[in-house]
Amino acid sequence: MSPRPSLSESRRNEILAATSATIASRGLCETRIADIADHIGASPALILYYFPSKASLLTEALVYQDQVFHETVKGALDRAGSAAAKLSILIDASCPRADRSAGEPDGWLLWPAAWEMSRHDPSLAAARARLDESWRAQIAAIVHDGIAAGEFDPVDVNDFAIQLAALLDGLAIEVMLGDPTVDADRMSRLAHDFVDRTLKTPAIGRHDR
Amino acid sequence: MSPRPSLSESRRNEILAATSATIASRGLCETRIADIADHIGASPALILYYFPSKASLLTEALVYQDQVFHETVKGALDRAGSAAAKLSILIDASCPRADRSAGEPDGWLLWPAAWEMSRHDPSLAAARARLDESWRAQIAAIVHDGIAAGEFDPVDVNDFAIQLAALLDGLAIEVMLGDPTVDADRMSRLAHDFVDRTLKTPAIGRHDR
DNA sequence: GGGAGGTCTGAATGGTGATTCAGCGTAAAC
DNA sequence: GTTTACGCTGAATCACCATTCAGACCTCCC
Repeated sequence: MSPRPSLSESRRNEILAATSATIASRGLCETRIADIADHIGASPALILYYFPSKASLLTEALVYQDQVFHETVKGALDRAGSAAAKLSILIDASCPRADRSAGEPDGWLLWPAAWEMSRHDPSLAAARARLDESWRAQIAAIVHDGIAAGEFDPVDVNDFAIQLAALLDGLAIEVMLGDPTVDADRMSRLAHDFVDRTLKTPAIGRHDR
Repeated sequence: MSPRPSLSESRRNEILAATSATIASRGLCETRIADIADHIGASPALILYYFPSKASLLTEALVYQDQVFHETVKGALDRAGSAAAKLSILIDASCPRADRSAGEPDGWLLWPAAWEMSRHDPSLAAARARLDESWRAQIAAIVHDGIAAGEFDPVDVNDFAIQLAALLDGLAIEVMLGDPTVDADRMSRLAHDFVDRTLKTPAIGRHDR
């Protein structure tokens, strides 16, 4: 994919990360090029040296952050054993926890911004749809394997993937916005409950965090 | 509540509706006061005559639109019979369908904007949390009645309410963004599937749209 | 040492858009 | 018929911010 991280390429990524961080902390509408530049101790002109316009920068940053999130999860999944354990990782990665992410901003902080922008930015919409599809495919594959291994009851894996992905998105919104009724722990519990109920995961193999 | 709709009060609502419509069509960040004014054929100064600032206008508009949505659904629910029928109404009201809403913009178009703004606007966050809580309470009450009437299997109604609300939010996002895998019909089917599975609704009483 | 190319910046530029304000029209009140 | 209050607007103001550009610095190569 990337032959060698050239200087300018790493600088680009640095800017994308700074942009993500700025959107996460100041909000999409309040993000100025100067804020992003401050974040990496550079001049505003530098940003426009690497990106043709603010709009394209925002778009690319949202895509970038989404990719980082997906790749991080993918990496964690490879280290897991059973299908149930993999679903557990997936769920916990989707729970907005304040403590995690000492350095980088969590991906889910940017989801509302990405959704809002996608409505009018076709290239972002396309990228987002692609990543979402692969996210669901990942869920579907895990469940498929779990069923094949006799770990889960048989279900329509595609329907299940859409449902779980949607459930996680919806729950993550509540948690992220600090809804007093739904914190990260309850989100995790409710998501696990859905999985266990639907797939009839035997309690014995369940991950209880 | 409202003793009589005074002139200035109805004008206020007109502006709030115009603001919602503008956010829905142009997006949160691209919404200018001039756009809103154009929408009702007035001058930009009028907007600031009724609202102290653009920020407070946006906040109030998002709250207003949310309230309208909830009240609309509440009205429809009162006309329904069984608990299952009520859940059906709730689900279908949450499905972003292009055809509905000839006049006013659909509430769900504004959800991402509301989520994005809530992150930095405490008053919007509080209003949103309150409305969300009442939305879930409505679901919980319906399910509670359904269980009492022997229509549903017993479950924890609060947990169920959070799950269904989250599932609907998550699915609505996909549909709204035009995800090719999830359209309004599939959303409705998947939400009904979750309800039926969880509450063991007998197929005989089910609404098949 | 001198050029060349790549990286970066300071200082304009220019447009945009929120906000202000002095006042216009009108209709009811006296 | 004059006053008053209200609903509204046109025309500034005023800041802010994306974008541009003319170079500075630095490093590598000849």
